[in-house]
Amino acid sequence: MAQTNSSLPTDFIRDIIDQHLHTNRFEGRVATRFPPEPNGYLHIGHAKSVCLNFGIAAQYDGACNLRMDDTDPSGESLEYVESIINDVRWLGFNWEDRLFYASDYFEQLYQCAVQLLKNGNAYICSLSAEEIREYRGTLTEPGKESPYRNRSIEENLDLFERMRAGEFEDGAHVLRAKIDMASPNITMRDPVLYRIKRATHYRTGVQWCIYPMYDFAHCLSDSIERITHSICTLEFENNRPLYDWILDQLKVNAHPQQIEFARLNLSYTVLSKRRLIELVGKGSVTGWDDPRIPTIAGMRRRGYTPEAIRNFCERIGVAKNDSIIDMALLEHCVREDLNERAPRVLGVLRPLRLVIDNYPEGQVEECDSPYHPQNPELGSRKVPFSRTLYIEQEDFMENPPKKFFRLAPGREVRLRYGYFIKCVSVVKNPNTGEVVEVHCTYDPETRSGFAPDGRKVDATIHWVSADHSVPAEVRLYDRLFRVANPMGEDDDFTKYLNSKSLETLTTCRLESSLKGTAPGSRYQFERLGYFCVDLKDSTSQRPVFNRVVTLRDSWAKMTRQEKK
RNA sequence: UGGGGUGUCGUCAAGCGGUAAGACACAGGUCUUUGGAACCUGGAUUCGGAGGUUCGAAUCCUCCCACCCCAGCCA
Repeated sequence: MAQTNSSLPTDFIRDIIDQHLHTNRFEGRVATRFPPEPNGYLHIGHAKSVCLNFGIAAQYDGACNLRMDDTDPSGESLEYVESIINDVRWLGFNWEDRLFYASDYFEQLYQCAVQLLKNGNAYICSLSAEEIREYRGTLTEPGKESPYRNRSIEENLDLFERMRAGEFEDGAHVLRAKIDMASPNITMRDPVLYRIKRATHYRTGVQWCIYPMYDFAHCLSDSIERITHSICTLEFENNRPLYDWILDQLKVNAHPQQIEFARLNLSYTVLSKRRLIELVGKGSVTGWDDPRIPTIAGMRRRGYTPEAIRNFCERIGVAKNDSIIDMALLEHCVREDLNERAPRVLGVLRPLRLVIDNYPEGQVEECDSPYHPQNPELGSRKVPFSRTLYIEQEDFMENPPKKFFRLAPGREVRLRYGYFIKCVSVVKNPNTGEVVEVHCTYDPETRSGFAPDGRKVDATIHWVSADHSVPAEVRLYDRLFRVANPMGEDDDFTKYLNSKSLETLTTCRLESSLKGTAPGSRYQFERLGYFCVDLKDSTSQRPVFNRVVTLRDSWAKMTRQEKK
């Protein structure tokens, strides 16, 4: 076994699989599946599961199926199926011809239920939903057996057939497993296996009016597909005895091993389908692909790469501890990836006019600028330089504090890939006193940023030529919530929403090379962060950029700490 | 007061009876035409707590404590 390769992840699940391989359970096969219910969009928590299941399959030379767990027609739709397929593929995984649907197994599942009935392992219960709840007992008290528990096999079979035929109202009867109403594990107290539900299924239409429950459908779907390791999240741990019970009663020949791991939690956001639906529904965000939410669609639009997400999923590990991963790790993973591959460009988010008094009016120079100083393979482009430029407002201070070493009156700085410039005067708005224009002189000897006399400068700032720059909109995103764990108390999590999670800047100016850049392209705006051309709103006339993540900013950190 | 889980650095997480990996975060420093990147350095005398077994325990035993999940005809 090639377990010497230290780059392969190890975790308790892989340990179990190794065990199985040694003992030859499953004849050396490894088969997994990713089984989403198509009733919502995938998020980063699903990505963890996707990476785990497909990753294990690849590592052990097995296969991972993509299966829609579509046994509850209410809420499921083709739109979600399509988004799931799209997202898993985008993440970089391939299920080849193994896209399955639990709904394709409905007939087989029905026959299994009939078998259970014939074996006396299940019965048709005619208690109402409320009665079933009452009969179930509580956490500390055993339940009571249903009065319908001992119907004859013939009656059960007849009733079940008529349930399927649509002879009864929704809720009139259910199919229940006959297990143990006194079980300390509530899941085993005669769980409901089938319910009557007159709803149009997005795939089977009105063909069925009874639908199998998760516990019944899932283990059998796994078995049908000959899955060996059925990996799911911790909350299904209580269901494992039922998973095994059903397969045992039916004497199926493929009995997968269910293994549970802790679902992902991320700080400063929410990761449950329910909360995400609430945010989208209430209009707290613009939709399932809002770049502020951790859906795969949102992250894609924000500019995250599949590589970064996969790497993140590997680094967080797999265990059974309830945990909350620090958002900083996710941010680190994108930075790490984008640092490698994103071309560097110059863009000014909050422009401040800068005039170079001694630079000839009308003259334009082309500054050769590499796309990636550390990686010449990315090539270079020419950035036009002229008398009137824009610089970042925050790169100039009239009265700079001690450690601020950007532009200030009398100070000399370097314009990246341009010249050294020195501030000689400022123009202020007479009413507000705000500096609206900075005047500088440049040193013609310092072209491309070096002084022949060897003198140094404390800062290099970015800039853009006023006449040549392209106007753009830039959207700055911040954490969705003000607190690390908005679910800390189970009160209304929406009250912790960060009202400043989106800042839209409409007067940005970008270097001319960015004109007409393709949606989805990612760049580093030097000194600012990584940005991605918006997939939806960007036009060739007016580019719209989303900030993926800022650069690490030790100046910002300093100023933040001084405030404290 | 039932059952099932989990407790190792701020956050994740290795460790599987032989004397606490690694990552992120944090703190210092080197370097730098991005206050970026890269590189170096620092940090748990201690593993939820208390006992016990052992030459030796995060790892084994006992008791206790904390947190999570389960009473949908959701998954």
